[in-house]
Order: sequence, then structure tokens, then C-alpha cells
Amino acid sequence: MKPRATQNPASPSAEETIHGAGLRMTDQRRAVYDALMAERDHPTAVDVFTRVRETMPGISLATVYNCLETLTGCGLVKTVNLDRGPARFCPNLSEHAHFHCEQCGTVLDLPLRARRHVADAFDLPEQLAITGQEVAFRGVCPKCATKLSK
Amino acid sequence: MKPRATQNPASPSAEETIHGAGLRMTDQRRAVYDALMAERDHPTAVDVFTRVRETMPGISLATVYNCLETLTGCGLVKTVNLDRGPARFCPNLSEHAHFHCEQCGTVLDLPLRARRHVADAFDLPEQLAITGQEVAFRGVCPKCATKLSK
DNA sequence: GGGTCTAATTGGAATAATTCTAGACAAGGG
DNA sequence: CCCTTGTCTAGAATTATTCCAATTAGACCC
Repeated sequence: MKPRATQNPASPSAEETIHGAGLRMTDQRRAVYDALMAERDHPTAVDVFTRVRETMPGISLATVYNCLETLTGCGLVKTVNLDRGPARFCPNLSEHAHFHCEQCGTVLDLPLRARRHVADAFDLPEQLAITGQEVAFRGVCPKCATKLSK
Repeated sequence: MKPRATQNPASPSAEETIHGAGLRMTDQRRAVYDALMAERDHPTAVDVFTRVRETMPGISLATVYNCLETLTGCGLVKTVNLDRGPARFCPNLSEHAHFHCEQCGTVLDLPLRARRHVADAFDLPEQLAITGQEVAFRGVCPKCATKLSK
């Protein structure tokens, strides 16, 4: 096995993943990816744009959309759709649901419990091939619940 | 218990539900609701508009949006958001997930199995109050699976 | 290192879905 | 019958996103 220098041996680097798809890791793509990893709070495309512009003032919104699309295409980032709102982006690759707080708007990741499968809860017809799923909850988050009960 | 004349005793009529919310059952609202009940295939607002216009040619798209909003507000109809596509509408009030076929675009209802709860599959923080959920699967529907295997 | 080929970025225009607005209309209570 | 309020309508406005054509940047080969 090749040594891999100062790096998490569990999963390939973003670089490797992108190269594996025959694409390049450009400065813009890295900046967008880094912005998502730095504050994992499910920002919208415009949020990401705003953040990335701090270090890369010339980047365009179209590029941010392109990069997010590329990153989701390679499986490095997931798109989160909550109701009719703008898409949000999430670099958490482990299986999880999203929880959207109606009070403060925060989005929380809820990890899937070990050996559980969402599809088991439903009656599926024969021959149904599931390739993806999205689970979203709505409600009041712990912080807001505490605040409200005061 | 009051007798209830020629009607499903299990649930109040759409009329009653709307009145219960202090609103009126207008011709437009009924037409939109009937269109949803007649073909329960998860139409978009524009689909509904097209269908309703056949019997009510003067109706406007804005009204269809208003009616759908009102009906969802009273809980008679559910809004289904699949990826970034236009919203779809569904008068199936029993708990269910949606399945979106990547081949043909059909949307299927998948009923929740008895005594199952989607939230059980996830690690929830204390104090999290869930008031709503939406589960969407993506994949290949039975019909398309059969077609593809030929 | 220069030339070449293709991928990526950019700004602006275009699109799609939805919401807003203001005026007309209609229903029901007094 | 009048008044109030809720509803409908057409069109304008908004929002998020995608498209487009032109430039720029990488990677590869010599």
C-alpha cells in the first residue's frame, strides 16, 4: 500500500474523488468545498458565494453553482431541499436526515441509527429499485424549545 | 353521536373542513379539489390549472395557486417537493412516502406500515419536537424495471 | 517553454415557478 | 339593500437557477 502522508486514510481526498471523475480540482472548486467544510450549517448557494468571495473576490455566482453541481455530481456534497426554499448544501456524506427548525431556521443533521433502513418502514411494491432517498423533518429544535418554555 | 347522512363517517367532508377553518367552499376551490381527487397522480400547479380549465375556462393560474395553498392550509392536500422540480399536490392524507421514478417521472405513494415511525430510524437529540416529515425515494418503478429487463 | 486542445470560469441574459398587488366581484350578516 | 370581508383575476414582480457566448486556465505533447 502506498503511504499517504498526513491524511485520513479512511476515504479518498476530495482531490482524488474529483480526479477519479475525470475532472480538475480548480481553485474555485476547492474554495467552495472548503467553505462547505468549514461551517457545516447547510448554506444556500448564495451563502456559499458570500463566504467564498471573502477569500476569492472575483468568483462569480454562476461558478459557485457550477462548483456545487460538480461536487454533488462526484458525491462529495449532498443537496438538501427543504420545502420550497432555495437548495442547501451539505458535505456530510454519512446517511442522515435533515431537521428544519420552524422557529430559527437552523438545519440539523440527524444520523441514521446503526442497521436501520428508512425504506423498511414502508410498504414497497415488488421490483421497486431505490437508488436514493431524502428524509426531512420539520419542528422546533432543542434550543428554541428551551427558549419557548421560559 | 349525530347521524351523518349518505357520507363516509370516518372523516369530515372537504366542505366541513374548509368551513371549520372559517373559510368558504367556493366553486374554484371545489374544482381544484375535485381535479386532485379525480386523478391522483401528483400533478403540478400547472397540471391542475390545465385540468380545471376544461370545466371552468375562466379560472386563473393565480387562483389555482391560491386554492392549493388554502387546501394545504386546511390539511386537505399535501404538497410534495421532489428535488428542485415544481411542487406537486397530493390528496392522500394517510401517512406515506413518495417514490419518484427516474425513468418515467411517475410519482408513487408508499404507505407507511402499521405501527412504524420514520423518526425511530434516526438519532434524535433530546427535546426535539417534530411536527412534520417528508420522505422521498428515487429510483426505478416496477413498470420501468420490467421494461428495462426486456 | 510554446502550442494546442479541452475544461472551467465569467457576466449577463433568460427561464421557470411562485408570490405579490390592486382592483373587481360576490356572499352573508345586519 | 348596504356594508364588510373574503375571494378571484390579470399582470407585474420576485427568486432561484440555468443557459450562453466569450475569455481564461490547465494539462499534455513536442
